[in-house]
Amino acid sequence: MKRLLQAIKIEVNQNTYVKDPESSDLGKRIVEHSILMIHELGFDSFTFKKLGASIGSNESSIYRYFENKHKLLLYLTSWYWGWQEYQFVFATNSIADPSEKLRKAIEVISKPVVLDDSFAHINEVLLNDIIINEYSKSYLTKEVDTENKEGYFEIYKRMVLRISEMIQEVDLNYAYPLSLASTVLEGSLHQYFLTQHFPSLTNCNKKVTPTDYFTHLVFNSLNK
Amino acid sequence: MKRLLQAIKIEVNQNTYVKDPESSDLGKRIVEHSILMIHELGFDSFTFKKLGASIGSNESSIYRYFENKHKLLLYLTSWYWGWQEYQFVFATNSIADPSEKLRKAIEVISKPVVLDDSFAHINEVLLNDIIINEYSKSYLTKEVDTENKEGYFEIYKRMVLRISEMIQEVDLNYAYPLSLASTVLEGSLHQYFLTQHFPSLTNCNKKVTPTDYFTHLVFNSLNK
DNA sequence: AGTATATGATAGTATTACTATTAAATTTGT
DNA sequence: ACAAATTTAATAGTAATACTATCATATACT
Repeated sequence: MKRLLQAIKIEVNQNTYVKDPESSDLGKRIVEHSILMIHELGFDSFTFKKLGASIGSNESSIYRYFENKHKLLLYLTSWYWGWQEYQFVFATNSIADPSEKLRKAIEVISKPVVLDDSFAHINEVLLNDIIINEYSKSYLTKEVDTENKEGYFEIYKRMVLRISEMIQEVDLNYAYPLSLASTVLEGSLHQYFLTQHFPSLTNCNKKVTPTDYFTHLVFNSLNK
Repeated sequence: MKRLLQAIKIEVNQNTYVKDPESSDLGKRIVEHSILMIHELGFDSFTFKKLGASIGSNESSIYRYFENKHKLLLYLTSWYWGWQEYQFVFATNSIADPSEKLRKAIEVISKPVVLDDSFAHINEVLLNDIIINEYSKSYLTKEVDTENKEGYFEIYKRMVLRISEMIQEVDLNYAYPLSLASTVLEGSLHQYFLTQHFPSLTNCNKKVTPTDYFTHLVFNSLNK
């Protein structure tokens, strides 16, 4: 992916970190290697101790950036959705026709992720895989309501609202724009998960893409 | 809910347990109170030690029934889907018309759960809430492929296949019956989750049900 | 050169997720 | 009714996790 703008920073809720990891070299290495390690070990087996060892740094130094690994996950997922939102807005903004706009939106959401050179320390492909396999764990907790109030899911929610609005632009009488928008966003991750681990439960594969499926699903729900 | 048959046992993959909890009083109390406790504390904060304390039994005794809490979750979720499959088959079996059959299927899957007196030690309403909030954690693990091979997700997969087949009966030319079936089953849990914790991301509420939404979604995707 | 700040090293705590052993209670077979 | 088998309870112990606290050292800034 080509760099579109020189200096962009994805804005993440400041309460996800104690000290902004973008502000130092160590911080960036923490983020970079946490992505590699969570991808490799899975979030459950990932620990700050292991991360410290892998970057030749100390466990206690990592705690100076993130309170705990849950907050780190909130940081990574927020960053991901912020990055996605940027692509999303950039790709759809200039399209006038509501149907074409929505079609493009579904494509951007559901297509495979490619590397973005603009953020050298973040491997977006691996991060996307983490989102597919771990995102639910960031909100399937007893603290979800508190954390929601504290704004940790704002970007994701804004994405759903954006899609929902686009749906309404195509069909103002459609009764379930929010549910459909959340189904596309969540369902897209789920279809990728199924192709990886339960291929017998999906029609998506190398040839049939989630984009095909969701485009058909959405446009057949709407009166154009 | 009325008891339909005198003696039904939901068959769960035997590797989920060390000793069949249905075979003893202690076993049943373990299952009964694990549902209450997981519902109350969430799966992450739930431990065998706490469970032991709450049923006045010993931690080590619980380990004689379940290897660990992950296996217990696999047991509970398998039981739930087995129970759901039973309702599902019972409700749809006698319907001849493919569209009506599918309509009924979607209804059974997506409607709120009510208590079933047939299984005194299991609170299906709370268990359903556990499924909504914790089911993903049973498969979002690094061991998912091994455990899938070992058959821990068989009943769930069979459910998806059943729905997929019903979709095909209505429209043989529809290209994504498996994806649509998995979307309905997974998406239904997700819509309930959203109504609980992110009501701004769904149109489902007291008056508009997930059944309404998914019925519309499915039948607009198909050519009848 | 002196001071602030970031990082590293070490140690320590409470909890978790078990395993092992032994004792007590209960059930079962005759 | 009694012995044997099985189940459950009680206790102790281990390695790992998720931290917190303290102090030393390195670097950067004025």
